[in-house]
Amino acid sequence: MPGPSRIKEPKKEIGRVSQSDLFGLVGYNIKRAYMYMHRDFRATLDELQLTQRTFSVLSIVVANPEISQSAVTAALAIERSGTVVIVDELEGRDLILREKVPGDRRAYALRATLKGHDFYAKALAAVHRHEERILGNMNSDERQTLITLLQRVQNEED
Amino acid sequence: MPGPSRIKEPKKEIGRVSQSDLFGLVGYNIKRAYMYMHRDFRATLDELQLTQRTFSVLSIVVANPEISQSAVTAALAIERSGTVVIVDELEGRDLILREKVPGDRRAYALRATLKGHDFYAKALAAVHRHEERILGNMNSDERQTLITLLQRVQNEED
DNA sequence: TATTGTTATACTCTATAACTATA
DNA sequence: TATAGTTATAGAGTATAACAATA
Repeated sequence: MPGPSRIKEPKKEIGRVSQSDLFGLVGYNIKRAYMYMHRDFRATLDELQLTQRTFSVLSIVVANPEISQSAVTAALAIERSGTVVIVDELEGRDLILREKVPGDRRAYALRATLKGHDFYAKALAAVHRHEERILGNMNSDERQTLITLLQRVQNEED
Repeated sequence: MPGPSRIKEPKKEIGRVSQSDLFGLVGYNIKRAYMYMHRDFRATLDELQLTQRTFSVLSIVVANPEISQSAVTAALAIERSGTVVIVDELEGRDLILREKVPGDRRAYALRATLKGHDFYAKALAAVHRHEERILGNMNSDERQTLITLLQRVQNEED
């Protein structure tokens, strides 16, 4: 018999670990991709003083004038309490405004200001550059496949 | 001419907003899928008092005995400072332990305890049930495609 | 009773910087 | 000079509960 086998155990290279159930889990891979993109996304919108949340809400409001905070909440699948804070900030920066709704004194109708529209256009362009930077090695079909599969994650009812 | 057109503008259904550039962005779809899965993941590991981070580190240590904290850090693409805290917690719960490394007095060799191995097996089973629950409508090929595409997000060098 | 918006709090996770002790 | 580990702090993002005003 020869000495200790060098085949049985895969070489343990420091910093090159590839063993673990993690890497076979869909959830973990989603997390890794999210963190990776999020890092660049933040750097991208940093100079515009926008975060993921403020960008998302601004995007929804720009595309859906007169939308209520509740509807924004539902569209983004976040919490009402979070929406309030984000709308506060965007309103404070004159990017969107709250209008009274004639029919319902509880609700606000949100609307992007002219400044908000301009600002959003700039931000969106930066985000598109960001996506191009990160996903440059993926063609349109592959990106669409990825999006479709990701959306199915949220729709248990097939 | 009839009254105000009902065709020109898509109906704005409160809570059914589907307009916005967001939904065409890969990054946003990754985020949504991540949040959705993360919510269920947390609920899944709540009774075992494990978080995503503690589960991940435990998984790496179980699969790579004698691994250093630096190598864990690199394997998970997190920060050294985060690793310390997580290892502290796992060690405090007797799930892993820090051993002195003969050759390098700076480094620790991490190893899962027997209790840690048992505990991890239980946790992994719960995580697999979680993935099955969320991804039940996706077959093996689709899951693998999703994982492959997600991993390409992190590898700009194609 | 239910819904809209609000406030406050806590927790998870990440980012950053400064520090020590070794190498 | 670089690396392994540590500590502290701040920030983004989310979750939760309780509340007032209105429907």
